[in-house]
Amino acid sequence: MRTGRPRGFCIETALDRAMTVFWQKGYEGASLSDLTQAMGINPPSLYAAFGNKEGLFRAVLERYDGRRKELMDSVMAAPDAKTAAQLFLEGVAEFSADTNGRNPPGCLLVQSGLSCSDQDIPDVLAQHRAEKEKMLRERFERDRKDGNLPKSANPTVLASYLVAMANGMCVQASAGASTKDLMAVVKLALDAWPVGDKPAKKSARTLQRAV
Amino acid sequence: MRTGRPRGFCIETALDRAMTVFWQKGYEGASLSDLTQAMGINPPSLYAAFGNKEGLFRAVLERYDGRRKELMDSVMAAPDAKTAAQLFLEGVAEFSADTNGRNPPGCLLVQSGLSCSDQDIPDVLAQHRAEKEKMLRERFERDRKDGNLPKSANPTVLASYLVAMANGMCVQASAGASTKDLMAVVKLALDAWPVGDKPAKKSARTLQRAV
DNA sequence: TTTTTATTGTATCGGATGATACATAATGGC
DNA sequence: GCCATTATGTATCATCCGATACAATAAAAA
Repeated sequence: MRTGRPRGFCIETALDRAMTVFWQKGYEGASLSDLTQAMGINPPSLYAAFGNKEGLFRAVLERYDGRRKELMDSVMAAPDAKTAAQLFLEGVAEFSADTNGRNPPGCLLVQSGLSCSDQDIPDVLAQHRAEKEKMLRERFERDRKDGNLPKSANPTVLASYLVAMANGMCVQASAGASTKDLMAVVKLALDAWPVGDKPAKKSARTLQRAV
Repeated sequence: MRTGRPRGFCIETALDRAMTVFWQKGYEGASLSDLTQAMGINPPSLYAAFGNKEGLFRAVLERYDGRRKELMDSVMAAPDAKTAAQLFLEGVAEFSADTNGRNPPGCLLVQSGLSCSDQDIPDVLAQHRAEKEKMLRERFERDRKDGNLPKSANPTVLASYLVAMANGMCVQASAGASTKDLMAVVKLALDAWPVGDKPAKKSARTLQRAV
């Protein structure tokens, strides 16, 4: 077993509380006092566990990804590309406007620091967002290869479109849009989804190119 | 004429320079030293002209709106709703990825402070974004009344969709997406646009509901 | 027990932050 | 010329920032 005095607080709980602070105030707006107070610990405990403020933030982002894993899993497991797109956007509409717990509306990866005094913060956020876009792109590439997407469709553009839509919805959620509002947008957004070009799925829509 | 010593700097130029700083570092990341240095003035001049940091920021936002006026004017003057949507999204793809001058990519209204220690900042940004959404909504309401949009289309949702799309594209632009990347997304996004339901415009697409 | 290792609470560090006091400078009005 | 008014430059304010020094504490290892 590990030697030394055992840690007196739960890392996961502390990260959850730090997440709320970063989410509400942004990376730079969240002061060390805000964070330690919310986490219920003193500065040395924070620095011992996470190195510094940026280290804590990165740990929070990892945990945030964990919270979104369930949604991404269901998206990746969807039977076809359009269902995947629908699950993705509806999931975003759901959680981004949901203030169930103490988390603010919106998405941590969008609103905690697109612009910052320290450029590392926008960069790491962009990496996390890009990771999700990559998952979608690779899934759509497989779909296209398997004939579940028209050959005319461009997986890169489709993934970019969905992520842009999702991020935009998060911006609106942060300003007060409801899940219902966002669901209406999602429904419209899915009308752009490419169908036809393959006999796999029949649709009332005519042929159209995706890109 | 106004009495007293004349101002020794140009308000517009100073606002442009402050805009760059807020854009790059965000509201909280932009320090007074950053701002005064970029603006080429001393703190007392800044406070005399704008009241405080938030006052300067609000003035910058007004000027930012002015920069976008040309685009919004062309959108409002477009001959039909779909052209308006296209001009809007293409304009956003254009300017948000364009680093022509010293401005960072993206949109000031999105990246300068979605989350902040002072909630007034996210609020005022949301107001500015909502203003543009309102312009689109009112235009589409007129279009629908005039028969340039199907009766089944929902102007509120259409405006919300476009703004979400635009904001999402700005997020991607801030992370390095090119105008070309965004144009491909725009093309796809416009496939969701409702047509038919009225004989005004003929289209190869079949009837579909917008909401 | 003694040693080693790690975490804790208290108290505080140097520096940056947003904002001003104050004297000086430059204009119009009289 | 003189005054009222406004802007400017220098210097500085109190406060908050992120981050630590240090001694005490609590566990495993010897």
